[in-house]
Amino acid sequence: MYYSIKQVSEQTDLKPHVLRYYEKEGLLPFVSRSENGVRRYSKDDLEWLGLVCCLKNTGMSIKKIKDFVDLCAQGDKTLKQRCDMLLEHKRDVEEQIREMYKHLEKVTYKISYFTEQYKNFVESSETGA
Amino acid sequence: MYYSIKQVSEQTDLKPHVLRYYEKEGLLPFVSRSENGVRRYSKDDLEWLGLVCCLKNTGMSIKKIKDFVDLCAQGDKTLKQRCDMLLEHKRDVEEQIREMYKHLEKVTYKISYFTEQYKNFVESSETGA
DNA sequence: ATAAACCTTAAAGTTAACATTAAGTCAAGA
DNA sequence: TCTTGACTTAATGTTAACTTTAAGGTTTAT
Repeated sequence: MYYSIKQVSEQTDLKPHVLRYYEKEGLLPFVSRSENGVRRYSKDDLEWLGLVCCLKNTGMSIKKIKDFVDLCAQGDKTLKQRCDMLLEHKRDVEEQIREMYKHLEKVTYKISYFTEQYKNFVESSETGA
Repeated sequence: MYYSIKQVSEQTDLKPHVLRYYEKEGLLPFVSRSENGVRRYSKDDLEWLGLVCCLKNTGMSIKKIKDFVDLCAQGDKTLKQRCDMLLEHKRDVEEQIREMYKHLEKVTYKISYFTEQYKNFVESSETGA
């Protein structure tokens, strides 16, 4: 069973031209075509696309995803390298989350500061009125 | 006491040309100049820059930060609006973090999958040798 | 006093990740 | 049959957030 580019588009929230773009950039090297040159996506292609999206959603660049894909194409001898790459990426993401929390604290602090100011403003306009 | 653009650059990890860029985009409307037109940053300017960086670090766009700055320039009557804006931004950031966690889980899952594959590969090359 | 190190503006260049447009092929329904 | 809609490629456009370059003025150390 195959899926058209439109069907895949609907399942993944990636528009057709984005799917073509990813393919052109080497992120989806195995998508087959009908006799008329129309793309048809297999279950395996969707699985693969899932991995690509997973990496992209966590902020990996397209270039780096391409590097990963190229490693896959080289077969089992790159399995360790791929594991290492994913583990490093995971550490990156965890670090991103920690940074986010740190920055979020500052936002929270700023909010309390502005809220205080607003409270004073409302009070003063009440007594002034 | 004033700081030169270089000094501010060193304190904030923003390069001089970025500080000029931010000013040009309206993010730093109050920086004064010496008689020769050289920028000099006051404590207040640094405080202000701190807020700008805080918003930028949590992913607010320069355009949106500019909107916030413009509200500030309109005085106390926009205080509530500014509080609301920051609160909404905070919710955005929290949502970002939640999404990150969700995506991180998938990465973790993929890692276990690849690690398993690698384990099998090592085993099979051991028995094969 | 002259060279190095700083500052200024304006304008053009860069990068990633798409998005849009143009020009065309192909299949299904009224 | 004809038109509508989905597909194709290739090329060009867009956006954000810088980054670099060019061309020049000023300050400071030797």
